[in-house]
Amino acid sequence: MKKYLEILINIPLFAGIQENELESLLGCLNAQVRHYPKGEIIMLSGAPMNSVGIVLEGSAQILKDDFNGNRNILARVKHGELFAEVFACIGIEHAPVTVLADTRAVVLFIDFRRIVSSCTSACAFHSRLIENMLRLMARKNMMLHEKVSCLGHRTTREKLEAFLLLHMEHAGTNPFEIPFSRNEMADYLCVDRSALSTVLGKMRDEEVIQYHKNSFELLDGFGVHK
Amino acid sequence: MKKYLEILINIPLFAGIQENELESLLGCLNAQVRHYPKGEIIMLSGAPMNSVGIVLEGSAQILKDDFNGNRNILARVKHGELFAEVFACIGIEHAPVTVLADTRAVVLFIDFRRIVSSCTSACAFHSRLIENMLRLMARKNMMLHEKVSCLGHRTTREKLEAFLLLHMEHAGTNPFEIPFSRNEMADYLCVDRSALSTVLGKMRDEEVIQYHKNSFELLDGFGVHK
DNA sequence: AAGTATCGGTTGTATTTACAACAAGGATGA
DNA sequence: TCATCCTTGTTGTAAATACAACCGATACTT
Repeated sequence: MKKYLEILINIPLFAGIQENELESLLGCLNAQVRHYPKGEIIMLSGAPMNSVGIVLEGSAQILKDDFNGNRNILARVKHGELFAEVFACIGIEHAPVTVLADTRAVVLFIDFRRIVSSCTSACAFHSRLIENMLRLMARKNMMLHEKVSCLGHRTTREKLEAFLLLHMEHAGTNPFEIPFSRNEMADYLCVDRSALSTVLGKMRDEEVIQYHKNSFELLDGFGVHK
Repeated sequence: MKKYLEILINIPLFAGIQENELESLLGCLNAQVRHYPKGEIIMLSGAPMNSVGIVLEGSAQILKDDFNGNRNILARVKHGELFAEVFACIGIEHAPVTVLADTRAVVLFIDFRRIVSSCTSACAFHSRLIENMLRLMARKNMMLHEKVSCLGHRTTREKLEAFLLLHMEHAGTNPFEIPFSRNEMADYLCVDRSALSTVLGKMRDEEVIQYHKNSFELLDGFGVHK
């Protein structure tokens, strides 16, 4: 366990907690480390679950099988990231997804009930832990909300407009940079990359935006249709 | 304040807390009730904020102004519902949205920091409060995730398939009912209602689904393309 | 019972997109 | 330097959608 402490103090869930505090906190949380060879099942869909998982080493896939039994990758969880925390918080008893070791992986499990109900020995760190957990969940929430606000438009152009506005707001300046390649942008907006390029070109021709590589500028008339 | 207790004990944030406990908890949270006439600003975009709002009576609109100053309704918060809780959890200092009284409204404000940091007098209820807050946030999270998993497909047909699968899972049976009219369904999926109808008809012709009013059944071959 | 509103389905057309294929430019590495 | 890969933009075509308009059925009101 000790060898993973320096990983743990750097993950957001334990932000603001010192290394020596963390050690006692982990004991108090009854944290357990498990090792998985590549391809092994970390969490099986339908099986009972009551823990939050933290990937310490390697990476894992979150999978869901659909109506026809087709395997579907929902997400990839990497070193330092959490999984199943939403289900644990809701109190879902049986895992709705399967988690598979993508590579050889080390995972830390924490009983969720021990996170929310404060303990007697380490309450000071504990309330910080809860605050972190709330913050993490709220961030995820906001990111999802932003994504919906982009995807919830009919045309690629409208999606793109929402996306650009969002990132201008994030940056706080008008010529601003976005941390996406065209490919990643298209993936995020769930549209075809070449169609995205076309729409971008059209908007530049109409002089409502200007861009070079990842730098964009919104001009007068942006967002005004017809 | 007393007159609102019976509203409060029924909202999810205070689930599992008794009326007499609630009274002391509210004091401990420094909860404040405020009244607003119709049309008045409850929270102003850009102004400092550090409270979670709970609508006790009436309803409110969450607004956001875009690049061109166009007002945009993000959501409507009704009696018993929370707002600004995500921003409060993240620790955002200035409100990114405006909240407007839709009708004459009564709102309870709770200082967010008092929610996360446990107090000395009412810790038993307090940990329940935090658990509720986490649960609420996680639920919202899951709902958003479900929405993204529907919207994140290119064609109306694929969106519809994801939507139907989701509701079959929720129901747990195969002929299942959905709690949406066609209009609401189209709104949720962010597609045109008539186009949705057309796609539904096409899928019925292909005998991959069967439906009557709000009752749907997925047949063999559902989700198999080409 | 007539009038009205709402809902769901249909159709036609213009618009938009997906998809595939290709080309130009830059970056990387042998 | 050459070859290769990756990224981005372009084009053409087929497919899908948005939008508007209309219709029939149902429910509700007066």
